[in-house]
Amino acid sequence: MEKKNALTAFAALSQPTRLDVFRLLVQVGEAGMSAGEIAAALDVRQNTLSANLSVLLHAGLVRNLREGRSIRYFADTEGLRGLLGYLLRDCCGGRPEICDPLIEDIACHARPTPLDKIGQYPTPEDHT
Amino acid sequence: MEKKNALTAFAALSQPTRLDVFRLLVQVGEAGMSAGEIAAALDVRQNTLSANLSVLLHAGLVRNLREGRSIRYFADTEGLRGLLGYLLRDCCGGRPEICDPLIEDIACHARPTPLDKIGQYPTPEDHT
DNA sequence: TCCATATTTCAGGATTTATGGAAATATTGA
DNA sequence: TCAATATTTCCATAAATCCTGAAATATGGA
Repeated sequence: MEKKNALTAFAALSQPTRLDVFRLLVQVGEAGMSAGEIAAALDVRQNTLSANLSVLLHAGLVRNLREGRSIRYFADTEGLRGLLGYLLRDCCGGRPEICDPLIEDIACHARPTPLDKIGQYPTPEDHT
Repeated sequence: MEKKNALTAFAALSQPTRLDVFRLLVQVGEAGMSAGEIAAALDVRQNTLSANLSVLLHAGLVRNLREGRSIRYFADTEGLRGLLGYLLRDCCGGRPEICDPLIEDIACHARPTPLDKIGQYPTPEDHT
């Protein structure tokens, strides 16, 4: 069942608009963006974006939260972690010196306020 | 130009056989495997595997090396690093405390991966 | 209730992709 | 050179996916 999820997630990321959307949501972090804001930022029609957001939702890569008339979307870091964990499980024949530099490279090095209180990441609800 | 590479890579990973192949090559690490060994291990026909290996090659996810009559394939860690770097660039609104645990989780430690930490890829609900 | 806003769902035709069989290429050894 | 092994390429068909336009649903306010 886990493999199917990973395939769904990679398929979701293999489409230009969805890759843009996901990276945008990764960049804005816990702030998230409403569907309309995303559509405006990426210049995509709303129905097309809606279909693509639905794919990302179903893939476990984003979450959403209704806010009045708008629906706010967030990157789902747990889903991403699961995906990368699946991809790299038991990697490198047990020799971490191969994947360690890989980890090093993708780490988020920008550390403006390392010791500050962590803002609470919203727990989204489901709006189908 | 990099976006196109990322799309190609994610598309490559969104096919069952190719995902299996790549994870297998990630697991065997620098040892690599010949095309025939991979075909036998995953029970795939050689021409189908060949086409899929070609897709992975073109996506920058695997490398190959001829060894006499065989061709040995390896996961391309640099390609993978570039892909993940692209996906997570400028992540988390500059607050690394969100992506740090993600990095932590996928790190390949010298000890065997704890089984209770993996295999927890969330099952997404259907929003259709 | 009626209207405006925000977003999703539906139905279609065009493009892409996967797979299997058969043939072709590359390497090794007799 | 000929045969055997290892892998790739070609071709045709079947299946999956994408986008667009139109209609539908959900929420908030007058």
